[in-house]
Amino acid sequence: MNKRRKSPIQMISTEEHHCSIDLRLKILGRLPFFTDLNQTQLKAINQRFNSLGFTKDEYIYFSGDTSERMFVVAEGKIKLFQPGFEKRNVLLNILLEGDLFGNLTVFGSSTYTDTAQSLTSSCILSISSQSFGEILEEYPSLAIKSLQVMEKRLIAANKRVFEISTLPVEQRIVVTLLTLGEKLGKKTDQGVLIDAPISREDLAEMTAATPESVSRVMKQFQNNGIIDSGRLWVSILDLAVLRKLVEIE
Amino acid sequence: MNKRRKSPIQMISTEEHHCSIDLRLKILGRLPFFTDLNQTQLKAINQRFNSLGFTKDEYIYFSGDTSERMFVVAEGKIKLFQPGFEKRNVLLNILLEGDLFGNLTVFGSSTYTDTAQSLTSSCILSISSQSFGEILEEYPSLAIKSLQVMEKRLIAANKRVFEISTLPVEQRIVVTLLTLGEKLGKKTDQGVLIDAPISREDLAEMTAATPESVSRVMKQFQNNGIIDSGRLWVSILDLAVLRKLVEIE
DNA sequence: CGGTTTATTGATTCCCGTCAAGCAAGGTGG
DNA sequence: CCACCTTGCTTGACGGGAATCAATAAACCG
Repeated sequence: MNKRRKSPIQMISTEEHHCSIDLRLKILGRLPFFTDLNQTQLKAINQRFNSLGFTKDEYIYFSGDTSERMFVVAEGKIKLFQPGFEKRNVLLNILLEGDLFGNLTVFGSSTYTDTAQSLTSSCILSISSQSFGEILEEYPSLAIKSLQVMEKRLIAANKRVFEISTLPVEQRIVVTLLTLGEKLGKKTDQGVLIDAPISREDLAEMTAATPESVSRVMKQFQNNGIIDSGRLWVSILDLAVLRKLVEIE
Repeated sequence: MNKRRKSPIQMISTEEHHCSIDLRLKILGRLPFFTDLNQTQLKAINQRFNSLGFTKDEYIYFSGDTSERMFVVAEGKIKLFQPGFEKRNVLLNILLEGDLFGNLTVFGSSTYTDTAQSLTSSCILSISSQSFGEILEEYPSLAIKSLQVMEKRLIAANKRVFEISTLPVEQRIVVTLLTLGEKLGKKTDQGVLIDAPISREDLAEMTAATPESVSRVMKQFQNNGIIDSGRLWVSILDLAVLRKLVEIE
């Protein structure tokens, strides 16, 4: 049995992130969104953005705050969740470089329906929803791409409703691990490492379960050699078996 | 105690729906979407739509079908759900006149992730996703409005994830009844009647519960005079009490 | 009026949440 | 580098909320 219990995840967050103009341009240019634009257009749009660095665990906004900004992850990992009474949060999503969040539409000013917290140190670009709206008016193709992003998320959210509604805890954990692996997985010689600091509690908040239940299930999986896991990290050792666990009979 | 057990919902579905050009124009003109357009533009867009009548319980499309159309409800009620193994469906939404469904984006051709079924006889307008995409390119304001529709739905879906994850069955049923009342409620002298044929099973599929559990909870509510309900219908008698049941302490 | 679908109700089971104690990993400061 | 503390993970015992199974009743339909 594997006795490597040291976390394989880099948690370095010492360096300050400056979110330089260069970084901003690079990030924006890489977004699927802006691929159609030429350099001049990109620069013009870039000017409308602000940038801000966040440290680990810092909050970007809170559920209920008046929402008039749209954000883009330039660097780092961001956690979106709905805060519940008594620690009963629900984790909605973990975002990566290039992902949008905040207020994507121009509903006048509304309030955020979730809380955004930096899982690592991060660099975040932001733009007022109004400016974003103006950009969308100007470049219809961007609006359509935003629409596609939103539809993807809606489909994912509905899929999750389905899973929570119909699957037992073990299978909910499996699909969650598979999703995380797909989004955050890094191939290593020890399997697919989920490259973000994920706790049992985070997993519980993703699967509508308790940290204790998650722990029990994960321990099983470890004993069967399907995964390896420790404090704030998970690695998938046997994707095939994991997938088989949620196949329809 | 009220002994009216006959369904107060009109189930007449005898007449054929013709989805005439007139009806189509009227519906399209009423959509929040198209309010900015003038009569000429509206007519041009109208030409790109087809219309089709469906009878009660008829399917419009199935989850997994190749999806290349976007639909608009012109008349009737449409149920969207994700089919599960062994009757374990999950009901995603009940749509009304003016609501959009199907493939809103232009992802090439993908597949539908839900099944659409007519709850009543209905008239449905449809347009190829490609044509819809062209319209969006032409009228950026429409794309932005679509984006707002999608964001609303995403927020609603996330809210639902939160509710299923954190609330016990009774409260899940309460929030579902409140939502239904808001969307489908008709004021009558007997309270707010939910104007659609909703079964215990439908409610179960909306609340991640079983029909039996729903029945037990609903019976309680009836005994307390909060609601009245029978075969395929529900009426909310005391909104205030219902709301109080899900308030945060 | 029989046949079908939907709703109710009870008895039983069990998955999973709750509570509580102990353990391991990581960080810090002397 | 080790004692100490904090935070996160594990493990067990227990109980309860809701699913399951099953049988009856009510509403609707041709």
